[in-house]
Amino acid sequence: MNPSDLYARLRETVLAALAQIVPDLPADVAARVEITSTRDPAHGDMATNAAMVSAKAARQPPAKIAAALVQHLNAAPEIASAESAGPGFVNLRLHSSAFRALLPIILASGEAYGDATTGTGTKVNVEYVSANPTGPMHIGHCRGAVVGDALANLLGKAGFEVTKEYYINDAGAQVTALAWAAYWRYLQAVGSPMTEHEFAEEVPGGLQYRGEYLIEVGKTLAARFQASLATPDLGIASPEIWLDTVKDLTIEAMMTEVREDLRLLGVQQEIFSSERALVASGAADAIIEKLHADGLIYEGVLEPPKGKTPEDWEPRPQTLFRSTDFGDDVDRPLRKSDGSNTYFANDIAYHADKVSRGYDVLIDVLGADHGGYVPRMKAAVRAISQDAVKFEAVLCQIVHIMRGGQPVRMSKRAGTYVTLRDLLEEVGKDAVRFTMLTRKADAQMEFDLDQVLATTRENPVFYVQYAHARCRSVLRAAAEMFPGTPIADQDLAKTSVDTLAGDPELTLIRRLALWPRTVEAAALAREPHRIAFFLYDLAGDFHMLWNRGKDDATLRFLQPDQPAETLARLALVAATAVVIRSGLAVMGVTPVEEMR
RNA sequence: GCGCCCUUAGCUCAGUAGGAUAGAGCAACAGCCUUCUAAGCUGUGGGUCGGUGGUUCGAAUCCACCAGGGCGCGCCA
Repeated sequence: MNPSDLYARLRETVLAALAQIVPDLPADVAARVEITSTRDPAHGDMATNAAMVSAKAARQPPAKIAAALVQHLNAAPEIASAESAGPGFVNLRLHSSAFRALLPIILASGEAYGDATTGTGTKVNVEYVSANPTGPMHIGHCRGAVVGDALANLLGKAGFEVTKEYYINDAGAQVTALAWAAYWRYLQAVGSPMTEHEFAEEVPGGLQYRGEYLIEVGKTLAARFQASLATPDLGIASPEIWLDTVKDLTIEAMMTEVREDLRLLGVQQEIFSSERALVASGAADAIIEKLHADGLIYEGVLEPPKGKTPEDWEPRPQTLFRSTDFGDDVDRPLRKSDGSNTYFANDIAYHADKVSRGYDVLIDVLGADHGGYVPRMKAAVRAISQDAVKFEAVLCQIVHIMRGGQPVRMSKRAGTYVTLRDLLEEVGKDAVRFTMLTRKADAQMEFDLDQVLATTRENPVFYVQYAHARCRSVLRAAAEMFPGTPIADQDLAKTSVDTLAGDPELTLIRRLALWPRTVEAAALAREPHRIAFFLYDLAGDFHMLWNRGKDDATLRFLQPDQPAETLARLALVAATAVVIRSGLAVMGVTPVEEMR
């Protein structure tokens, strides 16, 4: 139980009372007892379903249990009144002092307010981005990066021991194609007479990456190796001579770019794991060996997929993993026909590595197009960990960039696609991060460049930042109005807040009281977007309170001739700012001190 | 054909581990600036929660089926 969570405290009170009424209450029933905030103020501040959920186990009608609960709860110190209502709800009205008492707690805790113990003792690995190092990060990678980063922060706030990880997909055909593309830029740099068309004719699978971002890599290669990677007449040399060298350098150059993109986005992952290194270490073969020993591998022939059989389909014996034993639809191949490992085989080895590092939960943040991949990975993690480790996937749907109501077309081939760098330069890190979190991850989203920069309520980034800036502005003005009076958060934590009794004030405080359970619920649901919506609502409550000062000057926060009243109001303002900062920290957004 | 995700106000979306009369923003309409920043605030109208059944004291939420949209389905990663 989190002592700074008012709702959690009341739940304990209700459970204690319920235990007196129903002595042998089963634990699973007790677990279903909830305290919710009420939608209708006529129902009080909070309501509990305790009587309804325990009725069956207690063999008593809900109304009877509710009546008994009311008696017990009316004796609780924080509760002003309890009454039964509707089908068996018990509505609770708290003394407003119970809410006010949160302000000193918030101010003393600072941004740690809302920290939960839900995840204490659970080690979680969150893997995200994991883009192929084949070019600059684009908008498609960005959502996963932000969602993953915010989710990791959120889990950390909820008490989980979190590791942020990036899996570099630097093995396989894609990076070989990349190396060929970089080699082309190298040949250009050393003055090869070949045309792009002539070169492309010689590339197995064709020249796939034509973006200009490889020109620099080509120049670097030329500077370091002169013409030694080409034939004497500056044509294509045998791949044995150059492929590994070019691949190494190109991947390194791409990863440097990716890391810089991530840095600009405010993403800092602790671990970068390389697929190439994994393959080189023989880990994939080792894990296949182990699964074989466990009887989970066999040679078999898969049925062709129904409905859409590929042209060149032919039955072929393959090395298959019994993923169907662990809930997958079909068994999955681990080796290609040429004997090399599939991506899946390498990925099993990678996740086995994560399992061996002692995590209890592995979360992969993936693009929605990887949805079909999830069941087999889930199966694999169950198999290699003997069900001890849980694998979860958070799928991010596609993002459409909009400008002036029109979609911004992206063409990788033409090199006109929107890079993350472009986006960051145009709207800034904080707006990108916040906006990416204003939708559920698994819902498609439109990223409207005009709206993200708008300074209106329509733009949640602005609206929340504005609320924080207003809080800070009030505190700055207060420092001038009352020179010599200490008004740091720690000072305001000691001030009396008894005078805060108006409806808008209490509405705001109630919202602040919801922060801990918002964190907890969002973390358990793996939904960082809930933080953004909470902050938007909180900002709305604050702006409303602020505007009351327009109609009635006595309701303004700063009252020059009433220092005690002012200090109480400053405590509320400061606590609001604390919670906004606490939420923005989860989102990885920097709070602003003033709007300009 | 199969699997996963989605469908809530005219538009874009929330809906807190099944709770009471389903909420915001935009758009529409009506108000509020000698101010701690009006970059904002207040109010009004607008809904058979895709459809039909089921479970339950109680369903937008859970289950089944159906319709519509998206993604995926051996040697791509």
